Amino acid sequence: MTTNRVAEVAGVSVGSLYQYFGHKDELIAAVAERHGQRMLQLLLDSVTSMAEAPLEVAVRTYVAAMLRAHALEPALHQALVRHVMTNGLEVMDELDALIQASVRGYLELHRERLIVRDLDAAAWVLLVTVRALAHVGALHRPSSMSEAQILDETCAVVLRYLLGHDTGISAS
Amino acid sequence: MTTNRVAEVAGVSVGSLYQYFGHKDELIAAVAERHGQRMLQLLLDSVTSMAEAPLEVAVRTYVAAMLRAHALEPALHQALVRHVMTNGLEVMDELDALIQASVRGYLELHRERLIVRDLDAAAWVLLVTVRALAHVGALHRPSSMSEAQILDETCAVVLRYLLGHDTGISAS
Amino acid sequence: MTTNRVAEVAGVSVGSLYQYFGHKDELIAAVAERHGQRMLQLLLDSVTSMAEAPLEVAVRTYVAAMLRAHALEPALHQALVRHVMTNGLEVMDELDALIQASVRGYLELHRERLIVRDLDAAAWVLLVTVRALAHVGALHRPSSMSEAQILDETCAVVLRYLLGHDTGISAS
Amino acid sequence: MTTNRVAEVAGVSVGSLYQYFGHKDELIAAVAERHGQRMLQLLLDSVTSMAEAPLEVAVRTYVAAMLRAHALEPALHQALVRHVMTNGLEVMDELDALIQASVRGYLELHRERLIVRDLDAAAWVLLVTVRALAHVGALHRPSSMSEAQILDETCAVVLRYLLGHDTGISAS
DNA sequence: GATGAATGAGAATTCATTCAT
DNA sequence: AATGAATGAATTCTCATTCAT
Repeated sequence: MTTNRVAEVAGVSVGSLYQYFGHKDELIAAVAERHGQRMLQLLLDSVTSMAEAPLEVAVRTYVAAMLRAHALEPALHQALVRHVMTNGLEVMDELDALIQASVRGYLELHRERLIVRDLDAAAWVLLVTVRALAHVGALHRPSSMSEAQILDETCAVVLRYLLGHDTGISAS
Repeated sequence: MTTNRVAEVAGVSVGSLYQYFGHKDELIAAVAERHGQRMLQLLLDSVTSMAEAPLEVAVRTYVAAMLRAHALEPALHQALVRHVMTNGLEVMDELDALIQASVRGYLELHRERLIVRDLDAAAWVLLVTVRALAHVGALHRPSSMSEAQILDETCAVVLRYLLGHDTGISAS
Repeated sequence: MTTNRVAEVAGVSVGSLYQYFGHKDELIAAVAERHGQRMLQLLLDSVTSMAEAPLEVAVRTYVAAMLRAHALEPALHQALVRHVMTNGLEVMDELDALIQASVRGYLELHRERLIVRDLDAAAWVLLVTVRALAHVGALHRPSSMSEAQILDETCAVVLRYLLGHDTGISAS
Repeated sequence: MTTNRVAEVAGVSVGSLYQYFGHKDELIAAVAERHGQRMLQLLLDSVTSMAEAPLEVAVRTYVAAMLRAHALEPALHQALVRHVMTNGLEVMDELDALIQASVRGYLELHRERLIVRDLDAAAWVLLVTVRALAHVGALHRPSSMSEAQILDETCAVVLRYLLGHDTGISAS
């Protein structure tokens, strides 16, 4: 990921890049911002439009959106995730907070059907779990599983976590 | 993560590093190998010793082991994960395969109690899910959640996924 | 001193600069030429108008002119001097020759009062000395000295050099 | 004056330069420091050893030292002076202060023979004047003048300034 | 063996110059 | 003509790798 390479791929010259971005990190932050916004849009659209829908439908829509969001320019996504791990871009933390709040808001509306009690914790668990399954599912899917199967399994994880019978464990 | 920096932290000279490792990637692979082995040991210990135990106990032991494994030198772990995302170290893929096989073997023993049918898929889902919750839980735990709560929630996710009532979704 | 910076300060676009000047050095030469001409004008005016005046008056007028000439846009002057040291602009050498000849011509008219014998050498000494005192005096005047004091001292240096008693040294 | 060029001339690699100096300016400052110290040594040696000598001898020694100091690696000197004009290296200002104080101290010892009264001003005038004549004399000596003649004339300027008859001007 | 200064290919950054609008 | 975004050669700076001590 050299600046000259980025410029070449973007179809401009290095000089032009530096006309817009003071240095490499700003450039990466800008690309991450744009990519993050596109992912966020996909997710928020599905979450808000599903407020009225029954849990089973809403979850499936949301998980599908997450899978699509990670399939969006997978190579770029990969590169950005890597960079975020190196230099914790705060842009991403804000994004997480937004998604988590949005998920929590949805859970609130369906609280009476849920077995989980601590909605903040549940929203965090769902954010982390679904994102991981979507990320690995989209980027390193085992050849023995279809995309549809990943969607199904992810929905199963989510719905059983939210609705499943008491496991005898002191969970939220 | 420059070689000189690594040498300094390790308390030796760069030259010594190159005495043992032909080039940077070998060095990283070696460190990753050692770290991976320590993590693997923790996990295999719990999984094998739990073969006879009831699911609820075994899962809790396994998840706890995974959390401990990620708390093991968190900074190093972070750095290695980052590097693995850049240059997909095959060492790690082998490790994954080992863990997944081990999990699948355990599930086999308890098949009759499980709602999940495709044990390969289930093992993959558990590997990805528990690892993600352990990773984020150990390295970016939200201040509002205790370590114990993360353990509880992770067990809830796993047990409900494996045992939970039918959700009407065509899951494994 | 980038071309874009120059254009911005001048209130035009880089493109316009290149409409008039083939490349950077031409641009600098043009600015130097203009500035040099303004300085030269100040000096020649005083030297020629003083041809008839007694030495003491002429010198004071000439030195005062040199001081004023250096106070003329001091920042620009500084920048140009710097550039001239890098790329010995021949424009400046010609200017020097002109001033030196003019000084020498004046000395000729007053030869019988002078202790100095080699008028070429004397003109060179005066050019270098007065310019240096004017330059440093105008741009880095020590806070303990007034402008008037610098004028007085410079005149003293010049007049004593031209008229002063024999020092026993084999000077011109 | 590119860093690669500097390294090549110095007979080392760019990397080695950056091992010692964080960036280009530090490198230049270091070279300037060393050069400045060598010049200063030459000057202080002559000034201190001449404390007892009669003015005429001391001045000639001092001026000769200044001329030699400027002939010391003239190309380097030229390059450094240029750089100092761009980025006023404070190292140089300290050097100036040292020389000026040393000159002033010498004048003090011979005060009763001097026509100048303000010794601070006189020291400043001498510093600026002699340095300029030495600089131009060493680096741009007109072909019509010998080095000896420049030494003679410079001594004449200094001695007549310090001892010369009253010029009717209200000088120090 | 261990050391760490030296190396230089390669990556980041600047800026004089061009040219489509 | 005037503009200023785009260009890329030239420059600064970094860091994996080597090798004399």
